[in-house]
Amino acid sequence: MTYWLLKTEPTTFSIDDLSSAPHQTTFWDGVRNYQARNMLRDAMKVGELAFFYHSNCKQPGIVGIVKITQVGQPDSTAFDPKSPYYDPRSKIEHPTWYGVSVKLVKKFPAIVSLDTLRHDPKLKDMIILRKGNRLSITPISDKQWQTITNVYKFVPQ
DNA sequence: GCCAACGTTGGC
DNA sequence: GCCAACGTTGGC
Repeated sequence: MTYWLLKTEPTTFSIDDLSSAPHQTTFWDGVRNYQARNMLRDAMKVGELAFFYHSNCKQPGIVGIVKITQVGQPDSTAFDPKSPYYDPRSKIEHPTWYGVSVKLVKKFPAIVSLDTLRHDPKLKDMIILRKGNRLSITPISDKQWQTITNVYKFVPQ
């Protein structure tokens, strides 16, 4: 059982977008990085939990928790010439890009800001805090998960 | 296989 | 808007 962190730009897809989506579920598409693809395709398991992180915005940070509900799905936006994520090298018979479905578990009452994450010594090894890091999918350790969920006393059932 | 050039990411 | 850091591309 691994925990994860999923980055998204809220202008593209925010936690409120997820909250108002049908079944509060969405397909996590558009990832076009091989390291992240490998985690989406090979490592994520149904039932695992992930932090939902807003990046490249006024207030970057963790805004909630989602659950992985479906894995092993090719990212069909790669096949769509009209999609901004179109990649002609990805073939239906041999998809290059994959995604997972996620369902909203909890929107935090307030953001756990990047600044807060940076100032907690227990979180110093978080991948997204490393200088220059750009990975949009990263694993989170048990200790990091406990530390962050404790901010709002979140206990998954 | 090397590596310079380029486009993108993302905090500030 | 700036720019450092990074991943990818493509010529050689």
